[in-house]
Amino acid sequence: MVTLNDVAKKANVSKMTVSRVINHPEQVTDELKQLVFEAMQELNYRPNAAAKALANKRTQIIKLLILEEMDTTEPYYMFLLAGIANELDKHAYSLQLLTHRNIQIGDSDGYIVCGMRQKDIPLIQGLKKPTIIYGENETGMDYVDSNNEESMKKATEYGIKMNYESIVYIGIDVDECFAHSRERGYVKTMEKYGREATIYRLTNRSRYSAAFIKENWHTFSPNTLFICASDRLGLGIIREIKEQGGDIPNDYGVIGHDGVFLDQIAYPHLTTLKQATTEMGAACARMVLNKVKENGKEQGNQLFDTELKIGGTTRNK
Amino acid sequence: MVTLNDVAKKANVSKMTVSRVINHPEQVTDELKQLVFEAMQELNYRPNAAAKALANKRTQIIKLLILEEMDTTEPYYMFLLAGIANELDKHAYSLQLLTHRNIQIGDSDGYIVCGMRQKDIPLIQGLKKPTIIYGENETGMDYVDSNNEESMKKATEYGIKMNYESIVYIGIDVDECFAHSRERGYVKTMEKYGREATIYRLTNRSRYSAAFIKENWHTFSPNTLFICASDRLGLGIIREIKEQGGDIPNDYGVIGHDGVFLDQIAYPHLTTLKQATTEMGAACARMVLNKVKENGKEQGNQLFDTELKIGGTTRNK
DNA sequence: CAATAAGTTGTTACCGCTAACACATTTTTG
DNA sequence: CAAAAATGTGTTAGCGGTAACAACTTATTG
Repeated sequence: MVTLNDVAKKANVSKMTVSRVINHPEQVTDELKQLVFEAMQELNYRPNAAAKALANKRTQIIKLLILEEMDTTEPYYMFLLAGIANELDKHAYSLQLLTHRNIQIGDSDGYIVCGMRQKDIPLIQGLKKPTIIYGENETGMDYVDSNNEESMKKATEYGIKMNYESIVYIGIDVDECFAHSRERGYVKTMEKYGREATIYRLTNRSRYSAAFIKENWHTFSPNTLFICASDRLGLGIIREIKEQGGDIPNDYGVIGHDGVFLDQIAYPHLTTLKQATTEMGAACARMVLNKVKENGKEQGNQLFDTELKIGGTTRNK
Repeated sequence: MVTLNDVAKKANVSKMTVSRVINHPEQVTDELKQLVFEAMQELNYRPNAAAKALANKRTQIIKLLILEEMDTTEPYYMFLLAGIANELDKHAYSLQLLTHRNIQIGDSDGYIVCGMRQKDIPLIQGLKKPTIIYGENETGMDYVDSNNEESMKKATEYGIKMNYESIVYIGIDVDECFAHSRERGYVKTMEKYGREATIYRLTNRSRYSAAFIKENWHTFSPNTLFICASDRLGLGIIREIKEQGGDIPNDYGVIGHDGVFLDQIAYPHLTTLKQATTEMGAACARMVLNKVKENGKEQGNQLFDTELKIGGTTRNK
C-alpha cells in the first residue's frame, strides 16, 4: 500500500506538504504541487480513509435513514441509493443504511433522511450531525426534491394542449408538502387556462384508485384525462378503465408521476413524470458532504425538474 | 467520545486488557472480563471503527457489486440491501455500492456480488478480497440463494394438489443456474407424479409473456396452471388471460416467483414463491465478514427456502 | 523441588494521516 | 533599511486502536 510517506520521499518533500497538496493546495507553491502530483500519479497513491477519519475525528460515514415501510414503497429508493452511494464513493465516504426498524443512531458524519412524515420531525430535528432531507418540507431543514408543482403544471398543460375536455386530478390523501405542491401545480394551471379543477384524494394504492373508478365510472365521460399524483394510482386507474371497457388512450388518458419501474410494468406503458432520482441522490450526498465540510452551515434547497415521458396512456394528437 | 482508555481507567486495567475483552475474550480471566464489561456498559463505550480499521490494516468496508442494469431489475435489491446493511452495521462495517457503470474496485475488505452472469465471472474471479455471490453458480465461489429447485417443487405440488389438469412452466430464457434449478424443480416433480412436463422459455418481461399467451391462447384449455419463473412473467400472463376473457382463478391459475412488490401490484394479487430476501442479504453479509475473519477460507453455500404465498390467482380448493 | 511450560497482564511501538506549532525565508512597512 | 508581517515548509504529537513482546505469576513435570 502506498502511503503519504512514500509520496513524500519520491517528491523530496515532507509528509505534511503532501497532505497539504491534498487538503489545502492554496498553501503550497505551484512548483512543489507539481512535483507532488507527479509522485502521486506515478505511485498511484490512494489515501487511506481510515487514517484520515481517525486524524480528523470523522467517521467517513453517512447514514441514510429510510423511515417509510419498504414493503409498500416504490422501488425508486434503489435509484436514490445508487446516486447517493456513487457520490459518496467519490469522496471516500461510505454508507450505512438504517430502516425504521433499525434506527441505531450510531456514529456518522451526517445523515440523509427519506420518507420523513410529520410524526418523524422531532426525531430528525434531534439529530446532532448535518442532515439533508430527501423530500420537500416546511421545517426549514435543507432538502432535495423534484419540482413537484412545476411537474404537475407540465402534465396539466400537456392535457390542455391535447384537448382533453375534462382533466381530473387524483391526489394522494396525505398531509405532506409534496402532495400539496403537486396539487397546487394542477390547480394553478387549470386556473390559468380558465378551466375548472376537479380533485379527488385517495390512499396511494392501485386497488383504491381502481375501486374509485369503478364506483364513479358514470361520472367520467369520454375525453377525460386523469392526472395522478403517483404511478401507483395511475396503474389502478388504467386497470379499471380497461375493465369498464373504456378506450385508452383515445377516450381516456392517464398520466402518472415518478417514472420508476411501475410505469413500465403498466400496459400500455404509463405516460408519467419521470423524476431524476439518481441525480437527486447524488445531490443529497453532495449537499450533506458539503454541510459536513462547512460545519453544518445551511445549504438551502435544491429542486429537480421532472421529464414528461410519453407512454401509451395518452393520445399523441 | 468514550475511548478504550476511558474504559481501562474505570476498570483499573490497561487498554490492552479492554481490547482483549473485545477481541480475544478467552485470553482474559472472568473476573477482569466482568469488571471491563461493567465499565463499558456504564460509559456506553462504542469502538471507533476508523481506529480499529487503521490498526488492523482493514477498511471496515464491504463493497456490493450490482452487475445487472437496475432499470430493468426487480425491486428486491432494496430488501437485499437492507439485509446486508443492517448486518454490516452490527459489526461496525459499512457499505459501498457499485453499479456496473461505476466499478471502481477501490479498497475494501470484501465483496458481495449480485446479478452475476456468465460473462462477469472472470472479473469476479479476479477480485483479490473475500467474495460472496448472491445467486447460485457453478464457479465454486461461495454463494447464497433461494432454494430454487425446492421452490418450484413446492409450486408444482401445490398445482397437483389443487387438481389442475394441465400444469405449464414458463421459464426465463437465460443460461443461468437459477433458471435451470427452477426448471428442474418443476420437471422432477412432474415426473414424480407421472405428469408430462410442458416448458416454454421467454425473456423476462411481462410484455413477452402476455404476447405469448395471446399467440397460443387456443393451446390452453381451462383448468390450466401457469407456473412462472418470475412474478414479472406472471404479471404478463394474468394480463393477457384477462384480455382473452379467461377466468382467473377458476379456469386458469398463475403462480409467480420472487414475492417482492410485483406480486402485490398484480390484480388480483399474484400467488407467488416469496423469497427471504432480507434474510439472504444478512446471510451474505455474515458470510463475507466471516470469510474476512478467516482470511478468505471457503464458506460453502447457503440456500433459503421460499414461502408459497397464496394470492388471488390460484383457486383454494 | 528446581526447571520448564503455560497462563495472564502490562508496555511499547506503530497503523496513515493531520492540526498546531516552530522555523526559515521573503515581503511589506514606516 | 531594521523591524514586523506574511509566506512556505518541516517537525512533533496524537487521533483510538492492536500485534508483538516483555514481565510476572501459577501450574506441570521428571
